[in-house]
Amino acid sequence: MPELPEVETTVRGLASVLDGRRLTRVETRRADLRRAFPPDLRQRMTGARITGLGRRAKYGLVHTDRDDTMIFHLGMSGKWRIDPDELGPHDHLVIETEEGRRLSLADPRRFGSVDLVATAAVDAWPAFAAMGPEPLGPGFTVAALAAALAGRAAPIKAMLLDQRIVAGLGNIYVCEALNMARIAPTRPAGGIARPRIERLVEAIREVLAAAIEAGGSTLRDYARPDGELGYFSHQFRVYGREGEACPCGGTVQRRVDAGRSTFHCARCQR
DNA sequence: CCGACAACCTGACGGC
DNA sequence: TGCCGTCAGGTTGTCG
Repeated sequence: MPELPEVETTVRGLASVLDGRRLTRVETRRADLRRAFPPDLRQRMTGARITGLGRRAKYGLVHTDRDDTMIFHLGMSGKWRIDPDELGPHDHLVIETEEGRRLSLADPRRFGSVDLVATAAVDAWPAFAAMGPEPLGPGFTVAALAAALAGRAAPIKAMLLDQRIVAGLGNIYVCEALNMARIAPTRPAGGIARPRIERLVEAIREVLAAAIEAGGSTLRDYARPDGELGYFSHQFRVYGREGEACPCGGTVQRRVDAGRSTFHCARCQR
């Protein structure tokens, strides 16, 4: 269930098994996810040594000593499993290290993707080239967000889901951050005053950092053979909590915008 | 350029 | 128990 914190947690879990290791086997068990697997994926990855892992927005990066970078996206239902007991119909990509560790990318809905890019060209990869700053990086400043929102009439929620504005937020953390910043999801983005933008930047950083922290505590769980992750949904302030109490004492409401649920509190979010 | 919406695909869950 | 409708954390393309 992957937004930025889940991908970050996944990458850290993968790194514990993959970093510095050589791949002895790479198997694609179907031809495609959202799009076809790279035709040379097996050939390029088999025998390669993993030189590092990383993350950009909701994408995971696996660098090799052949100057390739495998870029994966988990879509809505993607999940890496470490040393699964057995493979099921949704284990679409399986890789093995020289130590005999086995990693499987399972994705029932197949909204995910796997691509292979020259490491030097990763930043220029189309999906990345158009992307806004990393919300936890130095480029995500009050000034930068204010500039990106200036003149935009669209509701702030839609703007924050736009990866060109800021990269890595999804529906859950946008709802959470807007609640923390006490900003109504429908508020036109271009009209938000500076102090509110300051609150918003702070809230985005805070909620993501807290979620990564929480995800980090599940790394051991992640490495369990069954690969199940806990998502700490009990920490959500508003997401999935329609009718429950907002921290401010108001009641969490649900509305639908552009076909997606928005959870918010009309009392404190203005 | 902007914004709304459908499409992609499967599984989980609630209601009857 | 079983069937059906609804919904789900994302991205992309189309249409007005």
